[in-house]
Amino acid sequence: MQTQARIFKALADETRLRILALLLEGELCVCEIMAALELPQSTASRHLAYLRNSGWVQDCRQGVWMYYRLSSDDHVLIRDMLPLLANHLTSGDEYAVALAKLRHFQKEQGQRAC
Amino acid sequence: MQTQARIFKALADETRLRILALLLEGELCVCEIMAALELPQSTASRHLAYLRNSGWVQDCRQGVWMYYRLSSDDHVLIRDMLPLLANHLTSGDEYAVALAKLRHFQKEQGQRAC
DNA sequence: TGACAATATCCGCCTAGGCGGATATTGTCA
DNA sequence: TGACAATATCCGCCTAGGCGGATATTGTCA
Repeated sequence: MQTQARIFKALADETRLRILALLLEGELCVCEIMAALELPQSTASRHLAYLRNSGWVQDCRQGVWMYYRLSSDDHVLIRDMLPLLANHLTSGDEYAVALAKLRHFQKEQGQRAC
Repeated sequence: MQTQARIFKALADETRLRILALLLEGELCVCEIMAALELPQSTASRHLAYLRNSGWVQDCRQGVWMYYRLSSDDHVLIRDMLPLLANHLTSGDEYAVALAKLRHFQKEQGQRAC
């Protein structure tokens, strides 16, 4: 039961919900998340570490960039939750705005990587 | 998004998960929850209040007893989560033990109500 | 190797909310 | 109304974890 509480605890913070919503789009590096959600670097990094420790997310270093993606293999509970999160976190204006900022950042950075 | 965080926050505690698992069985009064989960009265009452405030649970006074039941009408997110909780919280030994204690308490109290 | 960029971690500060015993509230019944 | 039972709330205490600036780490490239 504790594992389950830990998994749900990761959802008990609005910033982490916003990060998870973005990651439903696919793999993202820390700087993309910072840009999309307008978070200070330490805040983004800290929440991503929390999500990793609770099993929601996997990281993958790519040179100097750290990419994070949803990890559906670790826990059945997480796998079952993902479609539900997709349903409930990706409607709403705030999500649309974040996604727009993400796309804008990606376009802007296109030529110099990250 | 805040409402959603509040709903998930309610799941970020093992005791509340155990209470919700029990309530999947149906309406229960505070003393039944105390007995099944071996909780001090103030702890049971406090967590039930938290669950009510976050929309998971409705109460219904019946004389001196307070009955609590899952409320699936308030939020779509909660309605969608309930089957998932049913899948994930009701396996495991701890749940079986709690359920046995609940039944035992109910049988014992049968003749004097509550 | 030295400079730099991306990220992680440290730090001090602060708040939400956990605990359970003590007390207040509320309803019932003689 | 007074006694009692069930529940809610108060209280002091304590911990997890939030924040974001400052610093450490790590990898790359000239």
